[in-house]
Amino acid sequence: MAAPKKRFDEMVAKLKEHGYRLTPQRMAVLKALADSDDHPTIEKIFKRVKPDFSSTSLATIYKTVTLLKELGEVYELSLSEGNRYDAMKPFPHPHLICVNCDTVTDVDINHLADLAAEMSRKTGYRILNQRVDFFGICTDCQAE
Amino acid sequence: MAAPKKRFDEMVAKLKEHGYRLTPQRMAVLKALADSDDHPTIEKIFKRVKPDFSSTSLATIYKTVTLLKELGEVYELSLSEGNRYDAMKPFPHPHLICVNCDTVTDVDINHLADLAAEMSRKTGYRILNQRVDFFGICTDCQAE
DNA sequence: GTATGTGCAAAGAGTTTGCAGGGTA
DNA sequence: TACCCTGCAAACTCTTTGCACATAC
Repeated sequence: MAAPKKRFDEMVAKLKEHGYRLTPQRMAVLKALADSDDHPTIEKIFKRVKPDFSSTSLATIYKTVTLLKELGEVYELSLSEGNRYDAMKPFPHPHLICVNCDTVTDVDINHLADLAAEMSRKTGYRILNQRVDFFGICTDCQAE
Repeated sequence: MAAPKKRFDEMVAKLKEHGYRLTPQRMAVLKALADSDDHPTIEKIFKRVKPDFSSTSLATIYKTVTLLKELGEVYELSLSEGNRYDAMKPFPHPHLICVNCDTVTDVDINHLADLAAEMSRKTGYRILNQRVDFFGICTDCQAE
């Protein structure tokens, strides 16, 4: 677990810094995001916020997550099965995705920056970001 | 251009082989796909089919593309801006995507299979496929 | 002739937006 | 107090589905 309190405080600071109001609804979303290392869907964030703040609406979750995305505090991983959100590592990074149970795991790839540089050199593109994801069956699902 | 006639014939053969009927609508979609090396959207395929077959509906395009996808003759590249389709290389392969003009280009990466094997070894996942895409600004858009 | 395919329109899923009332700063 | 934020419902986009008619084989 990557210090949830620290991420929460960072995100609160970012909102303050940009003059956004610290409403209880926003705090609840930040808390849910800072506690989630499983790349939750919007629906899942909604369900995690509800116990703390039962009157919250889905629209507010969407608005808050979109805001945090624009501030660079949340990374959106768009999959054909639906979008997933990551507030732990709010920047592009490689994933392993189990096509059976939809678990999303972070992975490290050593020479990813080199790969982007090579693409840029070969094609003339100015590379802004990349997406490297592997789809497969996780060990738990293989055991079933 | 990767021999449009050949791809068209291959796709026709695949439909026949599986007992699907060769309707004029389907032929028009196959032709549009076999002629398109720009990773078209469904809407674009629709527009390319219309001149040949003005009564075609969007629903039929969706149904035909979905069928070809299931038969492994079309690869679906799902982007947050909308899905793109590739009948030239109907399998996962790396892309360069211009975030300004939405152009999608194929690229080669030498050791992609090695990368997947390394992931599998590190994590225990059985890797089925992967997605490696780079987002940036193409040379044309840089010049503007 | 018969089952499959088409085309329309309606239904769905996921997400965004307009607006009136409420709450933060 | 003033403006921003919330929550509801409606709108929107993309895609799928049900059904009656048409048609490939």
